[in-house]
Amino acid sequence: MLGEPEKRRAILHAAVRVFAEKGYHGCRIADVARQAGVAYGLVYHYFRNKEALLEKVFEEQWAIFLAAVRAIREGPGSSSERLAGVCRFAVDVLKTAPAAVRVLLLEMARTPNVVRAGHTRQTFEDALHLVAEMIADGQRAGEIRREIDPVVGAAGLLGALELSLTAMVLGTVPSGTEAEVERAKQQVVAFVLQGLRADR
Amino acid sequence: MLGEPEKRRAILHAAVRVFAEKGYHGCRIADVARQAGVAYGLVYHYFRNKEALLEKVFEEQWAIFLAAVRAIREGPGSSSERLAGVCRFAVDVLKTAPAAVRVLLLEMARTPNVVRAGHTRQTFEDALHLVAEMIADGQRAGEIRREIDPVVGAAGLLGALELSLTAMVLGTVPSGTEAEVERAKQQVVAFVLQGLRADR
Amino acid sequence: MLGEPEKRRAILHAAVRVFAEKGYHGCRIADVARQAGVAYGLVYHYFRNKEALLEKVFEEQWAIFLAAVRAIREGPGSSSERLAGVCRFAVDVLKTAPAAVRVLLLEMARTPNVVRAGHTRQTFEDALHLVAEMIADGQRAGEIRREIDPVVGAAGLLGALELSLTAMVLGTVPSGTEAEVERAKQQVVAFVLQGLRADR
Amino acid sequence: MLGEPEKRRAILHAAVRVFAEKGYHGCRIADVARQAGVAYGLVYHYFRNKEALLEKVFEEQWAIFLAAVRAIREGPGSSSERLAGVCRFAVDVLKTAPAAVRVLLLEMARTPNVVRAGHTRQTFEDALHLVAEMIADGQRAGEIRREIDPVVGAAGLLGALELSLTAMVLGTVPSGTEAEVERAKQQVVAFVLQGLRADR
DNA sequence: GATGAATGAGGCTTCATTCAT
DNA sequence: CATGAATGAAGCCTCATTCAT
Repeated sequence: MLGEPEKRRAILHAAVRVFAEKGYHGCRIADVARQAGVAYGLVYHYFRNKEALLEKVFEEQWAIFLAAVRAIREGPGSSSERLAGVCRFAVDVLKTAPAAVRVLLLEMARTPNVVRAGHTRQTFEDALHLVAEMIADGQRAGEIRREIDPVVGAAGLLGALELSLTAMVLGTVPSGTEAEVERAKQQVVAFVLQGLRADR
Repeated sequence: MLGEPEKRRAILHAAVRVFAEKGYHGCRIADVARQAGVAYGLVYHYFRNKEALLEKVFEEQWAIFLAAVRAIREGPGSSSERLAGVCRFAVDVLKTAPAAVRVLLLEMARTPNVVRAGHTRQTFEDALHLVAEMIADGQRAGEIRREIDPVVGAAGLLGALELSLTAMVLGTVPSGTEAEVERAKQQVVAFVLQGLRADR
Repeated sequence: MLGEPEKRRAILHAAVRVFAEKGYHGCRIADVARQAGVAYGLVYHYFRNKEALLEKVFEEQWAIFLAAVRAIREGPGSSSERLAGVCRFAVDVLKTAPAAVRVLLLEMARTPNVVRAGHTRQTFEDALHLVAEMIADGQRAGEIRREIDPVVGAAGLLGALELSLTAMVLGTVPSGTEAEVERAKQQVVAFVLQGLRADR
Repeated sequence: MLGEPEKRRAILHAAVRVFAEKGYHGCRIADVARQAGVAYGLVYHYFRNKEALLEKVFEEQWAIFLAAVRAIREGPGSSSERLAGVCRFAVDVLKTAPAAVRVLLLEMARTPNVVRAGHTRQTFEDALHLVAEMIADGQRAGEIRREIDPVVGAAGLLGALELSLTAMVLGTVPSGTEAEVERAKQQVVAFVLQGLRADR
């Protein structure tokens, strides 16, 4: 990645913004090129086609997310604190780079089947298993209930996170102020860690 | 809907299958018509355009899902049993009518702002608020923790459900046999109701 | 072919003219559509793509030529008279339908490799073997020298014919007047036949 | 041409191979450059554009062919022996440098009027007239039948030669072994000469 | 001389939509 | 109601050519 052409990077940045804005199918390569400030043809100099560009965008954004999750996993705190950290981080990213999150959330499931079977799907499963590992860590430490299958737990955590973020993106759950964001984080963490039921 | 032309119905059925298979953007009106066994001019006889067809598909599928959820809400059992019932029902539908679930999951609220501010989004929010009501019911009954915002809780529940179903569709979580499906249901219910944390 | 849509035919006719005028690579589908007086998209309603259209043009033109050659073969006269008839016919066609001949001569060899290996090549070999059969007929009748391999003889005949026609198309060999055409026919026949004829 | 840059030569060599392989329109400048092992900007350093490159390729290949034909014309033997020599030489070249022959055969004079009224066509007519001269020589010497128009005769000879070579390239006429090649030569010569020869 | 990034017009192809029958 | 031929705008992609280094 060192010495990566600056314009290639500009195209990827632009693609994130444009995909987020209009969706994969709603935008044209011309939009990406214009947004990036480069000539139309240059997009095809760096990427095989529109699909490959989307693929690359996914790859990079997920890589960033996964790297952060891995860092949290290696970091300090109990297992449940670390899992909470993942949720908090995700919400923070939503406020920092909403476009990136939108692409990840909105376009992930919408790419053609072929792609889904390819790299993107692999990346998705990587994320799932990484979180599953964190859950298994917690089970070994006795912090996480042993009856939960780590993979189902990971799907539950990420799914709850995703739809909560979507609700925030759509405005159904308020997230305008600092305080609202903080409250949303706590809610999600509470849901994931403790569930809905009151009694126990 | 009484006396609804048989071919109109055939087109809607076909649309569910085709959208599920290839996605909204990945299929052509011709695909729907072929699958339905009608001429494709006929699609335009019954539906204003492609978008309207998708809307109608959503509307019908959601109506079915919402009706079931409402029935569960009105039915017997404690609040947490009823919320569990929603989860169980969703997993059952996945096995009965996977195509319908795929369409709902993949094409749902996940379309960029501009395009679909319309009916679909409204329908999505209906579902969210219906579940939120169930949670509020539980809070009033003292069964559900009061700190949880019902809307965030609903988003968490549906999100966890959705990604778990997706994992089942993709095969990451096994759901081939009757027993596997039953186990998956229990896992999801446990996650949603009790969360991940062991100690309390 | 009965009940063949009139516009499909118009497109094929137009394609012959346009390919002849500008060559396969030099013309656009838009040119064909305009020449045919139909909408752009209709070309794609009837033909898979540009290549398939060319393929079809070849097929039809060759079919006409081959049918005529077969008729000549079945008709009266000695073998050498029939072979002469093929040459005369070809020159006549050049004057009647120069566009068709131009396409056959100029584009035959210029299509992408893939096609060449396909139907077009088959058609070419059909023509070669049909003429070879006529030569073999003549050998059995003692009219054509037995040392000549029929296939090489056919290649020689058709090649001589083709380049002579090309020379006429290009104007290097005059073919403006009735008399010039007649003289050219005699020349070609003389060249071809006296090379094949056994007696001397 | 002395001191001609080595890379310029590499580009020309590569162009012959690539044009032969995929045809003029079927290849990109990048293909030529890659085949030549140079950067593709360099092609534009040495040649004005793609068309000019093709022209140059023709010019060189024809120059070689024409030089050989001229040498044969100046050489020993009767007129018919010399014409036979031209045929034999052409077949030999096919085996030695099939790519060059393919380019000459496939891309030669066969381009629509407008595009290439230029050098290439002139070169083609040069060849035609050169062979026509050899025929006229033979007529003056009484070896070749006087009724044949030398230009038509030349077109016949070259056409017969071309299509026979094409048939060999395609494998319709066998030319794998030394003996098959020799037999093919004899056949072509017999076809061509006995059509031209006065005596019988 | 040599490189390859950058440009952008051109053209094929798709497909939602309309319309005559 | 039903059909499918007809339309044409939209957009992806290619690739010859230029240009800064």
